[in-house]
Amino acid sequence: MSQRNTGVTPQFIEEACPIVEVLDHVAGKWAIGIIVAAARGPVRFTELERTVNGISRRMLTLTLRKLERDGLLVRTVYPTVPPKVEYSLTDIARELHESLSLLVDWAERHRGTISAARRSYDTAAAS
Amino acid sequence: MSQRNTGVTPQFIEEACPIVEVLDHVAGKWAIGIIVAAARGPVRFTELERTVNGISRRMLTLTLRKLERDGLLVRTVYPTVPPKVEYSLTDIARELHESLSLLVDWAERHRGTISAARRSYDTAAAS
DNA sequence: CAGCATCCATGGCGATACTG
DNA sequence: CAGTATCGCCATGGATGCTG
Repeated sequence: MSQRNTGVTPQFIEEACPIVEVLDHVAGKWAIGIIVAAARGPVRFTELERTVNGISRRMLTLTLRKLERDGLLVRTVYPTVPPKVEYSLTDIARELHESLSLLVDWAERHRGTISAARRSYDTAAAS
Repeated sequence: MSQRNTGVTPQFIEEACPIVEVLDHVAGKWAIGIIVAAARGPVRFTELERTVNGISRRMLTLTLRKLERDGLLVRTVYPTVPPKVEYSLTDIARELHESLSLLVDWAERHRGTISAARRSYDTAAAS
């Protein structure tokens, strides 16, 4: 992401390559999990913490903010005691979710094949 | 990826969450670029180096190896001088490419909306 | 409950020089 | 041409303790 010593700025790359740009926002390892989790309705913070496997509180917060900033998530605060916050997908995020579902389907379909390929690659390398 | 101090091993998370598993392999910032580039036919190393915007030689090599290991890419070496190596997609990678195309389409469609959302979020924060 | 602040380890990744 | 080897920075992300 940082090209300090070249003339190529990160900005230039982002402009030039929408693919990279999107993926840097969506593919942050946790983002998809959150989007999928929020897809079937508003979700609360703690709910996400339990649902998204292995995420830390810090990363959950950071990722939520990023997604909110990108206009993929709406954050609704209920001024109750104790506080209650709900996150829900925006329209464009719901659209994104459909594409992601295909990806997830693909993953599940080929999971076996992939790990088999990996095993065979590794044993071949151990020649 | 490392949960050293908890009882939760990386293995467990990978088992439990195919989504994360796939994305860790596919969403490595460069993988998609490479897959898209290789989608219309066999590509050579240097060709990829030029095509995939901003990638370093090191990361290109590493990502290619990873994709080959996962059975998404086939590496063909022509024993000529100078050497010639071609990378082409496997069937499951071609399938993946279709899903990725949808993602890329989505990205291009909403690029403007997203950066607008980001700007508005940032100005609101500068209150 | 929801989240921010701080500290700290790891490794992702770029730059670069060398090789068959 | 198509890599491999080495070095070093800094971003990612976990752990943890504090707050409205």
